[in-house]
Amino acid sequence: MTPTLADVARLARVSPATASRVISGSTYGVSAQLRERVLKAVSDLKYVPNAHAQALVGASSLTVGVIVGDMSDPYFAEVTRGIQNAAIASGRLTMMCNSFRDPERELAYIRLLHAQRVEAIIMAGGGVDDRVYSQKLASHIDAFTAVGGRVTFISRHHVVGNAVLPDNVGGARAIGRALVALGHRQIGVISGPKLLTTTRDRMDGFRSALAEADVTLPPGQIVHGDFSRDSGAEAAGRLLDRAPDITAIFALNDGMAIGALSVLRNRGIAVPAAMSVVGFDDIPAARDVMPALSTVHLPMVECGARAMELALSQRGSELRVEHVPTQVVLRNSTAPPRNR
Amino acid sequence: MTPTLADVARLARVSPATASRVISGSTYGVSAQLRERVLKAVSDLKYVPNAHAQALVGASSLTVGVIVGDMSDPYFAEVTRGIQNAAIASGRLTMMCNSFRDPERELAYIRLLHAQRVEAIIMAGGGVDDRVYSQKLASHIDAFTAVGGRVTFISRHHVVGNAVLPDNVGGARAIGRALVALGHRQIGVISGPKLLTTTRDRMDGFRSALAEADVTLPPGQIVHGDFSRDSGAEAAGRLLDRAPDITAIFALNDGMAIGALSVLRNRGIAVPAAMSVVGFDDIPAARDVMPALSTVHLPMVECGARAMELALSQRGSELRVEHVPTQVVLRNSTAPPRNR
DNA sequence: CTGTTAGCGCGTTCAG
DNA sequence: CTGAACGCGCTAACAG
Repeated sequence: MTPTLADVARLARVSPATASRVISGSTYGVSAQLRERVLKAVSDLKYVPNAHAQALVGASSLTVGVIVGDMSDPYFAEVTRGIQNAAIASGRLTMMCNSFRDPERELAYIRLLHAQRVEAIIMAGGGVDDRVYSQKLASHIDAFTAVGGRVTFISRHHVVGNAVLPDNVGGARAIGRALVALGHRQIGVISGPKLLTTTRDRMDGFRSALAEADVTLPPGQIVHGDFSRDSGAEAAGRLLDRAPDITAIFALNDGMAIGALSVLRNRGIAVPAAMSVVGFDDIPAARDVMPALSTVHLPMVECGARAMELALSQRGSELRVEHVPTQVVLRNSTAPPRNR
Repeated sequence: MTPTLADVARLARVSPATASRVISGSTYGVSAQLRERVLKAVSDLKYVPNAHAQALVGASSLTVGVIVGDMSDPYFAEVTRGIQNAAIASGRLTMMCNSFRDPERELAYIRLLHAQRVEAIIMAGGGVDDRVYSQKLASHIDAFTAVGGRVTFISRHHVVGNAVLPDNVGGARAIGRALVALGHRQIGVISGPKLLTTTRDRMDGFRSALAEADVTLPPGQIVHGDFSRDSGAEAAGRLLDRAPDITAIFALNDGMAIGALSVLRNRGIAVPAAMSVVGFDDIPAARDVMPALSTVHLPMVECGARAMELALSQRGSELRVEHVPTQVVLRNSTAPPRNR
């Protein structure tokens, strides 16, 4: 049914080897005569080489697998853009897999990509502080690296591999200091899923900034979302009910901060006059909400590009870790507290 | 280096055939005795079957390829979410390819996916009104479908295949009528790339609504962007300079409408008091900008899901086309013109 | 320069 | 229930 190299060879009246040579542009030359005949046969038959057969014989797959938490999340969208840019630049194809933040699915995808014999796997999801998960993950990853596969993690995981590490701690500390500098003392936090390393790092950084200024952060002023916009809105509602005296809100990512902005608007609480709001990541939408969101800029596209680069440039088993700095950007959602 | 089925068989002291049976869960049973030995060998060796070899002997690849214009565009992000959901539901893996809106790259990806012998290809980019492009595209697609590949287009293309067609004409007409009903007579349009069928359809629909009400749309009131936010901002600037009397702006997608909103804010033009703004698509961000954007809702996730479904459910060469309706949603960026 | 031969790793007959 | 043998489509030796 589907034409094979043998069909092409037969039609061109040459051997399969010769056909292969002209098609894959092998080292050695072929007479213009035969080359013509082969090319014609190829186009007559609409022949397209079977990549599986080629892969089986040993050619590198030139494919890298990418596992992301959720591609429609703007954070991942930016990161994958960086990855794709780098992939194109190096002539690679990417297989993007969406785990929908389900650890089991993530593991299944690693196996799948391993089975496909991809050159490298980039794990763009968040790391999780869970022993059994981490062990399972490690064992899947090990099986892959044991046969020469390369792996790069974006954000902190408890598994060995190359890594691109955004400075979550430093960024959160810096935004915390900024809030304190403005005069805020009662600050609410919309945190993320408890087990994610990203949540932990950002909380740690933020706490350290408050501690420096002797500002306390009672448990009642912390609520949790799942990094989605809607969870941020919902969490903001709970926070406002529970701690009406706060003058500022730190959401652990921009999506949740934007959700918070929407409930603040619904409740008639002016931002930044009556409430300051800050996020983290600096997704494109942060500029377009009203008021424009003050946040911590994380070069997401660059993180993606560097992850790809780390994976592809790996020599032997020498792993590398790259730290990427973050930077506070104050826009219009922050101001000194009203009653100051 | 990487363990093969033969290695597993050897370690388990069984034949490769037996090992294969227990691993791929073949029809026939194997004694518990041997099954144990094989399973142990598999885990000792960290054996993972080679998908290429499997594909070569005939197993369906269970992989579908997806070509999108730009994954970090919210429109495509939503569509791909629908695709991925459907893929998971049917046990498929997806290979997502980002053409970055480059026709040549798009063609190259079709070939690549064909070479990978994917079950189906979903073209989620926009159709283009260009003869030579369409012919090239058709020839690549034909080669793929000729050997049993399935193809689904999202949005109108000049190539045969299954298709999911959003009602761009009807949606644009409806939003045009809404603007006219509010009393607008001087309307500016931020159009898209001229060759895209989506641009054409939305323009046609919008024009028909204006024609019904004898409202004219002089060429001077039309500017073009490329569907990105920034191009929308830039186009809005030109539009305002050129046609200062307009009371409303229709941007052909939400991204550009949001860009327009930002320049309006910068120029101190109040929305909707002094200027109404509408978009198209209803991306998530449309709710979060200020004022919330009036737009045409397009069920993007559903489009993606249906595209996958069409591709997978295809029987023989019976192609199907599904029309998906759109719906106007008026939020806060629209009002009657000021001086009325 | 060209053709012949031998696998790559696997599933699947077909015998035993 | 188990094993031996074959072939999927292709490229890399090796001869001619």
